[in-house]
Amino acid sequence: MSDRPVIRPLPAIDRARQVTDALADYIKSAQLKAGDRLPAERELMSALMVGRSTIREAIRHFQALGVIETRKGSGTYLLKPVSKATIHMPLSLDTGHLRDALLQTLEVRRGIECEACMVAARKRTDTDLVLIEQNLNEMERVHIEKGTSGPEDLAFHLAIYDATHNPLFRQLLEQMRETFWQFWEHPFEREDFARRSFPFHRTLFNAIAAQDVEAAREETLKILDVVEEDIKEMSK
Amino acid sequence: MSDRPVIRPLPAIDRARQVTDALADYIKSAQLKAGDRLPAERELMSALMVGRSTIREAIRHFQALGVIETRKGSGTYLLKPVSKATIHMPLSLDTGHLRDALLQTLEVRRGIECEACMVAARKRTDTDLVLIEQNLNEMERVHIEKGTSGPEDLAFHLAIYDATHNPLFRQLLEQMRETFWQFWEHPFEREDFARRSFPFHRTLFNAIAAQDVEAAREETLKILDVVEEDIKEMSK
DNA sequence: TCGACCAAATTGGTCTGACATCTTAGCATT
DNA sequence: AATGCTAAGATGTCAGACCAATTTGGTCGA
Repeated sequence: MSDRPVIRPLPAIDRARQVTDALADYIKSAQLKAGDRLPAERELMSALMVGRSTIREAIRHFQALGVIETRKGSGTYLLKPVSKATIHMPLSLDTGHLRDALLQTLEVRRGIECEACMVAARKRTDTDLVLIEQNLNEMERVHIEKGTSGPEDLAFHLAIYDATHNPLFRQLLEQMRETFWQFWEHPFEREDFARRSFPFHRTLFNAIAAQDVEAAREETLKILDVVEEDIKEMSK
Repeated sequence: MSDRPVIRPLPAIDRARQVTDALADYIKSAQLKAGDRLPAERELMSALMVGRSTIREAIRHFQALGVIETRKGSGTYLLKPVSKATIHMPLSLDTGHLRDALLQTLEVRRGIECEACMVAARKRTDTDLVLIEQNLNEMERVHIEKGTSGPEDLAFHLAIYDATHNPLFRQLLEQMRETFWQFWEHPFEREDFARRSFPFHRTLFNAIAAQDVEAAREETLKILDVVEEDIKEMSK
């Protein structure tokens, strides 16, 4: 009588995982690092005792997950280390306009980045603090020298995320950046943005150094407010 | 002189996208909704004028992204609507122990859920409020009746996320739940959890109703603290 | 008439083989 | 020594065949 049975008999996690798991095992057992080249498809074929099409589909799986990159005529390369214990969390954001997507993403970033800085302020070790300060100094140096400091700004923030000792923060924020860099030149590259957000980076560092959780949150919000201004101005 | 050129010649978004884009176009143009069945591989083959292996690899792509499900002998089915404008953001969390993964995920959820409730408190319309209250009443009713209220609790939170008018919040949190439900029975199902987190849901609703942003944040934190207790107790 | 059972058609899963296209490295020529 | 070319090797694609699971339709029997 039910025209669309919601309850599936749940074969659930099925055979498709077998080959991808086998490939993940192979990558793990071979101790492959990011940037390394995987064996050729015909080698994996005989190594895993399966046909080439099966190998290719497993490769496509990890390619869709952003773990692997294939270059025609050259080979397939590992972008991020992976093991069978890796948990994949694919997200799909369907939006008509890029401006909306950027603003929506920024709202989420407010939550994640503030929490990351708060956790970093709470959990940071002295070693973390040294790394963060090094990146901050380098960023300020390049900023005075060249006017912009895109890569150095990114490195500073990544150092903070690493201080949370929670890899998920870095994963999430790095992925959000990479995803949207395909469509939009990030304001970090612009001189105007660097100038306006400049002072807040030092105050953010001071808050993390003093382990002042609330201050870390407020300084992060100030930086993101500058980003929001840029998005609204740029895409109108 | 550089032994590992960081700068890639950037074929970047290459040919692999062509077929997947074509498949996304096909899905969009055919007005397929979630749950619908896609044409058979052999039909898509002739429809898109490509070989079957190419079709299969495109299907594997969307399958890895959690958009499509294939059932042997039956067909391939759409799980989530997709268009060419869909932006995919795959995440990989590599962790040795499930307990660590859950706690790390919880830290991120603190950031996202708090922000979602804050945004909801700010942006909610009266229509949103009615929907949230309906779900809250239903949840309390079932709780009194059965002792637990797993699905109703989820529906309540989803209604809040929808009140943000930002689909990314719901996407992110739904995906985090789905991902980890494969490995762990969520405490929402447990009577103990429902009892302890019970009062905070009503206060959270009141905060959103009053558009009190700070209160919404604090009540959300209280709920998540209960979750944290459960994770720490459950996995020791 | 209704239910159970069976067989054929349909569909995804896999393997094999072949060819095209691109990359890379080594060789030969200048 | 620098340059250009060729061949080997890699991925990308197509075609055809067969297997395994599901679905569907019809037949048979109670």
